[in-house]
Amino acid sequence: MEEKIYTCPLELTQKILSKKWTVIILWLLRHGKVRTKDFKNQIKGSNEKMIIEHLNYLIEEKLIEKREYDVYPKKTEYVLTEKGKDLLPILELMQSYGKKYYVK
Amino acid sequence: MEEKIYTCPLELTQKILSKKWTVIILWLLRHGKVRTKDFKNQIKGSNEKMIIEHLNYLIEEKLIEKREYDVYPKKTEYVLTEKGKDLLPILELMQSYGKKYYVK
DNA sequence: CCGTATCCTCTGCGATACTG
DNA sequence: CAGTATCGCAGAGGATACGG
Repeated sequence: MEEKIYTCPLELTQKILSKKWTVIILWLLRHGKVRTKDFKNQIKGSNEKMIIEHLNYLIEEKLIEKREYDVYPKKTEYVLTEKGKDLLPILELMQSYGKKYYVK
Repeated sequence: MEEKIYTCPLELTQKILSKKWTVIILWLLRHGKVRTKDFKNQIKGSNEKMIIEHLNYLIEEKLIEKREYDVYPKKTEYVLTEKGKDLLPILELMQSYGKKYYVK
């Protein structure tokens, strides 16, 4: 709908990474599927609403996919798509950088 | 001052990249010093205030440094610090990713 | 267990105008 | 040319409560 002027492709990747909880969600998914409650337990300082909101955003962007199982209680899992997996090398560098400069 | 709970070092790097114009500013600095007006000319969709604001933020975070020359008209240049240069590999991957998925 | 609906706060962003 | 000062707004982020 709305056309954005951008200087270079960098900005498009930046937009994904700019949302506060997307990075950590993708990171937790690097080894395979994760359940909703596990995100809740493992992500400090967030809350359920924010996590679900970001999960939906990531689905829209086709970075992750949802798997629902019709059991009781309800069970839902998320996995990375190829597009999502392609982000992992970036996240790994971000992790190293964070360790290098911000962890004593 | 304010202690933040975080899940992993990733989040600290994420915080830098989350600001809208930092990434493109650092990117323009990858080949050496850049003058204020050149940022203005080369960054589409932004404005002077935002750029200066982000430049100051990057100085606080010690990712760039300022060089002022006392001439008329005034001349100012910015350069990457080591900490800033260490971010370049990440930006390169972000650039490739952006090209791969968002440029036809 | 999973997700939605409100409501409210705060700040990032942008436009504009002005100073050295 | 470089930088500051105002003002305003939209939307991200967060707390809480409810529904399937």
